[in-house]
Amino acid sequence: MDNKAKKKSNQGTLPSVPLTKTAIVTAASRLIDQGGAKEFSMRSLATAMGVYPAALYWHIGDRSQLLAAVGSRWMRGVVPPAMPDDWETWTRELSRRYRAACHRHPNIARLIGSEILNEQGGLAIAEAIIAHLVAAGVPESEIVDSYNSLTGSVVGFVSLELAQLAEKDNPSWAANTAAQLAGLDPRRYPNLVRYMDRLADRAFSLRWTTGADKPFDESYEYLIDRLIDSIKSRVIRGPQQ
Amino acid sequence: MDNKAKKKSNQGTLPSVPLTKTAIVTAASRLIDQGGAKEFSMRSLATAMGVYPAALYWHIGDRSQLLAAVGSRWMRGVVPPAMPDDWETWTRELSRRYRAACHRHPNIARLIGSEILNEQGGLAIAEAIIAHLVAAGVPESEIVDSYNSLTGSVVGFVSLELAQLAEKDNPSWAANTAAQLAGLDPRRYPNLVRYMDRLADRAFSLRWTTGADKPFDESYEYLIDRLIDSIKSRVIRGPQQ
DNA sequence: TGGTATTCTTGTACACCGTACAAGATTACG
DNA sequence: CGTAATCTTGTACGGTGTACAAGAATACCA
Repeated sequence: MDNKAKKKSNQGTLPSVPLTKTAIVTAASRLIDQGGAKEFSMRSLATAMGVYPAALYWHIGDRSQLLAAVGSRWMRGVVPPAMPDDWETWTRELSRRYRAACHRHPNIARLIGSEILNEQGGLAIAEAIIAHLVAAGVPESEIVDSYNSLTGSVVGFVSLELAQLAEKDNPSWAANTAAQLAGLDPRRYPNLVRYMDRLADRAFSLRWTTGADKPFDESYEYLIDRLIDSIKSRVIRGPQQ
Repeated sequence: MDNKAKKKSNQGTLPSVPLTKTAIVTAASRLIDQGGAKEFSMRSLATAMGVYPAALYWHIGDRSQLLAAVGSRWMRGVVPPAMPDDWETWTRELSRRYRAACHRHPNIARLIGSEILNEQGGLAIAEAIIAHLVAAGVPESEIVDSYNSLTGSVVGFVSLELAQLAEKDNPSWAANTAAQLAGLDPRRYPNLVRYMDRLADRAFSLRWTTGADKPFDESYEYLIDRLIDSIKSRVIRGPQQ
């Protein structure tokens, strides 16, 4: 009714945006970027593009297919390093690039691991990771496990880092959490109390800010270091059991 | 209308289930266990309990609070080992228990890291983890990073392992994915092709079955081993830079 | 014991959502 | 120029979360 007027004024002319599949994905990405995947809806996207919702369905199918397309486009932004470096620096660089892409678009990255997964671009990256593992000397029997460990912990860590904290909309929740952590009983939580200045809002389960606002840079580097360190030394020393 | 008859037959008697907060959480947990958090709705829960939806709101508040309560109850099922073992075996055992709890209720565990987080029970576990890290000799400056690395990669790995694959309802999707992986071009994906018998349906981005049905047992153990190995050797040798 | 206050439930309503579908408008093409 | 393919419009259906007034059941106190 109210927006029919706007539509009618466009009657006979091209829609405000040509409405191709890529245009829809672009608009959807921007909407998700701004408001998160929760606020995002087919209808809000349609009105944002000045179009009826059913028009979108003709181009991209249903909502899940649209989200898959958004995730796929985002995933293409993660390009594995091309330089023929050694395994260690290559892996480190890929991990950094993946996390950087996630932090560039946290609301889109949040879809990974929950709604979308297994995207097309994943194949090329998987090939590259395994190629480097093999080249590094990881034995055949450990390729699957080392690949899963690396990808699983890296992707999982970043997902968790960027996860939406409960009741983020409630502004008093942050203050309450902070106050609760500041007033912990030293009898029950001696170590938490002791290291609270280091831990508060800087550790999982002990924070009230999302990783998008307070990134876990050092912890991420530490994790990558540990994994690379252990896999490397295992290659040198051998499985030793 | 149709179910009003059922209600009216209960008129003057106690409702079929006493409808307390814990009863609601129990029923909700069972519903999510069976059908996943996506199918779950306030209304389906209400009809399952033979009650009007608004009755639930009076007891537990809105949907997100209910999910938080479900997650909180589930989290209480993760009990850290009480035995005074050394850091290594204690950490290994806690990791196993956490993952076992997730596999016991995959649909509930899927909420962790996305919707709910930061639950009450997390404090006691965090205290225990840090206590053991300190006791193991991890230097003060690395406590936060090692804690975040351990918890982040463990929780993240399991989340990813149990993540809902795209289009799980579409039965032909699994066959398509399998066929696509079986027919990869050896020029573009030499290593994937070479190790495909090990990788297919057993590695992230290369599978068509959820971890709930095909668990990543060995890879998880491998990941824990690598983290413990590297942190341990770092404690022994010192930070060495 | 009777009445008032609290506790809980009902019934209804609102605004939103995803999406199916027929009917039109527009465009491309022979 | 007319037919066919391409796209868009309207509209409708069933579902969702949740607010809210009205009512029923219960507890408690005179």
